[in-house]
Amino acid sequence: MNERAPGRGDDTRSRLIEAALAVFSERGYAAATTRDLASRAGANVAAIPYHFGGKKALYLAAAAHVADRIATHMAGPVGDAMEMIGDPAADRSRLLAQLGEVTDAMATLMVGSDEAETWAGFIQREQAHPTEAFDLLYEGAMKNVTRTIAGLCARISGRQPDDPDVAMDMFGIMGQLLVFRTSRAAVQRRLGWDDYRGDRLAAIQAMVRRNTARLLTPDDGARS
Amino acid sequence: MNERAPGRGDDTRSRLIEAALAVFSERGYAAATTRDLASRAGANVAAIPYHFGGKKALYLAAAAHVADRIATHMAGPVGDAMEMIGDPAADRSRLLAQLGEVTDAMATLMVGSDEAETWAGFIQREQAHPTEAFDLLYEGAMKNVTRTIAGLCARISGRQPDDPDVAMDMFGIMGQLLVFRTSRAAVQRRLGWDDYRGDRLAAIQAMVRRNTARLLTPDDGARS
DNA sequence: GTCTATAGTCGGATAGAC
DNA sequence: GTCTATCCGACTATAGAC
Repeated sequence: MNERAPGRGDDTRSRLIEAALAVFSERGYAAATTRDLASRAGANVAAIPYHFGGKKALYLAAAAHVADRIATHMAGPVGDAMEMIGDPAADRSRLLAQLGEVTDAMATLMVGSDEAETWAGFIQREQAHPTEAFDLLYEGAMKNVTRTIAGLCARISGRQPDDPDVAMDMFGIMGQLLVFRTSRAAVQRRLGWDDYRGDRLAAIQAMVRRNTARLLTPDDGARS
Repeated sequence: MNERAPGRGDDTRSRLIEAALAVFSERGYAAATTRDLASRAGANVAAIPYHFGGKKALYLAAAAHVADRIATHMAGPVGDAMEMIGDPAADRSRLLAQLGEVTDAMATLMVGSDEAETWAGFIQREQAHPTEAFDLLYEGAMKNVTRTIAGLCARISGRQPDDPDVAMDMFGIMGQLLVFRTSRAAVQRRLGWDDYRGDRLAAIQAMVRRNTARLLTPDDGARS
């Protein structure tokens, strides 16, 4: 149970990736120092060039790790949804419920989890100024999730999956939950929420489910 | 028309702030170098300590500038909305239309404008890891805007302005438009949009208006 | 008010002992 | 596989000429 009892550097590599997520996320690539990275991993500075070849390669390894974490966490709901999209028998209410499963999982991971707290900044930087690392994130995780949500929206609203309006609805839905991460400090000021535990996460999930249903309901009867 | 014909340093100060927004936004505080800041402003490194006292003071000056830009841009729709909120005669459809004016203005500024391209990263970093600068942003601009949107939502849906559910709807509405900035690279991949000019901005505004109306309509008749 | 020169600190990467 | 020592470049801020 000692910090590095068995074999030493057996997992210096993974500790470095863990530290990289935290440090790069918090400070950004250029501002993160190899000394920070190493000391937070309980390792030596020279371990970075040794294990990864350099600071940049460690950054890419961290991106791949995030993509993997997202893909793993979303695999269940996304897989079920993919199946349902391919099933012509799936009706509107089942599709909508499955979309709720997907958004719930996404909210749990991206908004409510401790780990997202760690690497959210990582993703946000790559969204604003994509580097090679964004390829890893997008191809490894985001692509599947966005395609799944868009596919469900398309089926539910009777449009084509590649309709740009469907993509916009998809981003709108994701925006409603992601805003709680991207506008964290504003949420803190307005609602006094210091974290998204328990009830608060559930409230966000419920709001997204409710709004999603309304958003994908054709205007029948309601004039606006 | 020469880059600095009249009086030289007459506006070295404002050029430094302009440059600060771009550089801090792109690279973050720690990674931004005074050399970058100065050269992008066409000024000397020593001009920073001279005009502002140091790098940090320049950062705060840049934050104040952003707050001012947002407040100025939103002043019209927000002012009109404030008035309407106080007017008991304002009916649902007028309130909803005014909310559309506010979200349109916000989308124009935060998503569609060239300047937002410049300083969006600045705000995003402060949302994730607030410093003194966030106070300037929040008190100087965000507070009024969020309060206005929440106030309109409250009136439209017949709830109290300080109801947490109202705040959540407010964030949900803002999230739908902000996501186009915070998930910029994903939008580029999915929709192929390299910018938000013309039709695209209009499409985002229309989506937000449409969704806002649905979101604030009580479930009458529609079962879900 | 703006510049050059420089002081003092800290960055990433490498060499070589263990 | 991990460490210490060290090179060399880049950083912020200051001093002082103009």
